Amino acid sequence: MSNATLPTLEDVAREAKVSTATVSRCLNTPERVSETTRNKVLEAVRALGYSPNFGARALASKRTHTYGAIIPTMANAIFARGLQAFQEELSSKGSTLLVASSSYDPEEEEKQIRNMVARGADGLVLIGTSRSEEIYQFLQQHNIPLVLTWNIDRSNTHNMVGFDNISATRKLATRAVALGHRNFAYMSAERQYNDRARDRLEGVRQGLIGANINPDTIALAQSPYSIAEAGEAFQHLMSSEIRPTVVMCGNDVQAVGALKKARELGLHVPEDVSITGFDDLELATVVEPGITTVHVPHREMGRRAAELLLAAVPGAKTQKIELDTYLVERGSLGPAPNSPFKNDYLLRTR
Amino acid sequence: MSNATLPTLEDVAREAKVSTATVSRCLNTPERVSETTRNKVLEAVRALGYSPNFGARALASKRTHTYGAIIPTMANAIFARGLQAFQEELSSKGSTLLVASSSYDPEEEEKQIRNMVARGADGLVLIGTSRSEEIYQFLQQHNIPLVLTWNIDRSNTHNMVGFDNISATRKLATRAVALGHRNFAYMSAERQYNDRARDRLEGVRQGLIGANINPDTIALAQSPYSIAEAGEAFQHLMSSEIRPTVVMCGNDVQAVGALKKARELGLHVPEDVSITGFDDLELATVVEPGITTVHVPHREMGRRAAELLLAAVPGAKTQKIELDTYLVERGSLGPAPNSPFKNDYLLRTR
DNA sequence: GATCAAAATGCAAGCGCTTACATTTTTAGG
DNA sequence: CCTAAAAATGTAAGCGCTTGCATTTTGATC
Repeated sequence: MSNATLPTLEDVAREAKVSTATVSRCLNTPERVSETTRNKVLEAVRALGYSPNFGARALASKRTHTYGAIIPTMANAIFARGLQAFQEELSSKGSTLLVASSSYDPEEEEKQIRNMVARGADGLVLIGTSRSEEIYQFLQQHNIPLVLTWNIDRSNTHNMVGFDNISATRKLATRAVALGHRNFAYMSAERQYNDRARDRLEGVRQGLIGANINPDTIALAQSPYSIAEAGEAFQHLMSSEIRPTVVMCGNDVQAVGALKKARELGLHVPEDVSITGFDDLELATVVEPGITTVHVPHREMGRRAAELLLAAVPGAKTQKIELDTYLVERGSLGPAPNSPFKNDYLLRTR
Repeated sequence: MSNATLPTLEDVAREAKVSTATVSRCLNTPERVSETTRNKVLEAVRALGYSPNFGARALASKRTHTYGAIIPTMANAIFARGLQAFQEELSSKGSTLLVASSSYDPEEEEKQIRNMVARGADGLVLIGTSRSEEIYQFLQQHNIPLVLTWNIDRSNTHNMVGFDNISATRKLATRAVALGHRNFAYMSAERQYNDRARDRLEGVRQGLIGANINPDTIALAQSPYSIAEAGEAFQHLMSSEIRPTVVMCGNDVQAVGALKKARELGLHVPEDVSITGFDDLELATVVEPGITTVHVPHREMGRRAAELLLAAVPGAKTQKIELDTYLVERGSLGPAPNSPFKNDYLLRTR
């Protein structure tokens, strides 16, 4: 087996009979090189199959044209669409994306952040806003542009492109109240380090408060974002002392898990119990009934995040871009059992 | 805004009053440094918040402890589970993962491969086996260990951990034949560059041949792996001259898309038409009826791929690990309409 | 204490690239 | 043609790290 090492800039320079500086310029600022030499060099590049060494390049130039995204999980599609859009936008500008996942663990996330920085990421996209002040300082000290996504928080000065999680679920809860629901349950991922899940709960509470319902009556559960585990959490909630008539989920994956479990328990949705989701994943559209949920502008969020990051000059003022969400009513949220709204509802929906 | 640059090895050396070589050894081969100096150095590392520069390290050592995975898409969960397992295995051995996606485009994949190599990946995991000989040579020339996954192909000498796609769908088709189906349709992603999709079709054909059915009667369609587009392909197939009684899909995502469209068209599954999938994603379990599919050992494949890669010494003999798949019967595959098997089937499944 | 191998440390040469600065070549005007 | 400015190219000094080799320190043995 040969031990060929990759051809270097120097090899190309020799082949093209120019200096390494010229080759470098050819690749980075082609307009500063005469056309004839440029052709010679590009020819040599092709002949040798040369491709620049990233490490060396980063070392010398302090730029990598690489951006990092650290997402809580790759295990389901929650972040996939936004990430895809983010990546597309980066590629179109000649930059590349590094992805890592933190498993919803703040310590792991911090490790990944440092790792990305050591790798020379020119900027970072993170999900949510709540993390240690220390890590924000670390990033700022090293002049790493940052964009936080999936939420909006005006109490600080970071770049942000997200939406108001609170008002989103407030609308949803208000709608549920209008349909006669009084006994609420809310389930989401662990909320301790997850500002989105926390805000969504807050939104539900506000919705109830607005209707003069005591928000402390909401039955609560936490479960990982998996269909099976969400099912168990649902079952647990349904055995609350006062059985909820609507189970609001922090995410469509959980909502689908709940729906599946409901079916297994012989409960009809929404006749016996309503279920709501969040995100508007494709997943929410394939189950029967479809999940009533909050539409999140995944792709726009990803795209705008990339724009912000690519335009970021260290030290410039930051931006907060708030995107809109809206309710998507499918079948999983219906009138509360035994509610006077029931007939009315059935009439209106067909 | 400060312009602090990251502390360097030299800073640490100065702080700890030792040479840079000692600091480096402290980090890489701690057992070759006396305990006292080691403590001094680690203290300095902590004090300065030092973390080594990846590029420089790679440049000097020619190793990055980084492995690349290039998957066709991140847009759905197909590869997520395997990737997760792959990543876990790598992390546990102190290595990290770089992910890129190719959008099922061979040229894009090739670009990503070269990119990973330039980034100094110590090894690569790729999906499927069919790509240009040129790129395989490139990888071999540069001594980049390689593991191919999701298929098995004994006609070459690459590392592989996958399964037999042909026999998997052959079983499935045979089962469908046993249920009385004679009019088959098969849909998958574009097959030109996708050996898995191609092999799965071949499996279906073999299944029919085994039952003396002309495989050329299979109605064919290609569509991206998205629910909406799969729905359209399904509709197209259902309007074939001879209407299929079973639509076999190259993937669960497509199967779910087909199922959804069937519902919209007022077709009952499996009474009016049967549908099968492939992969056994969670998605396949949440729809009604559940998708009858082929279980793929995602996690084991990811884990074994990592093992192979970590153990790979350039030039050593390669391995082919064949994993098993099995049928998972849910409700979407039933007896063919008007088939004498129908009652029998209903009895058996109660 | 002297001796010597083993252990610990330091020195310094790169790794492959970019880029300020110096030098050469080209171009345009007179 | 000559000249000066502009354009193109070359020279060489790093970027932050690892590592072979040289040197010093340690510690066991006599």
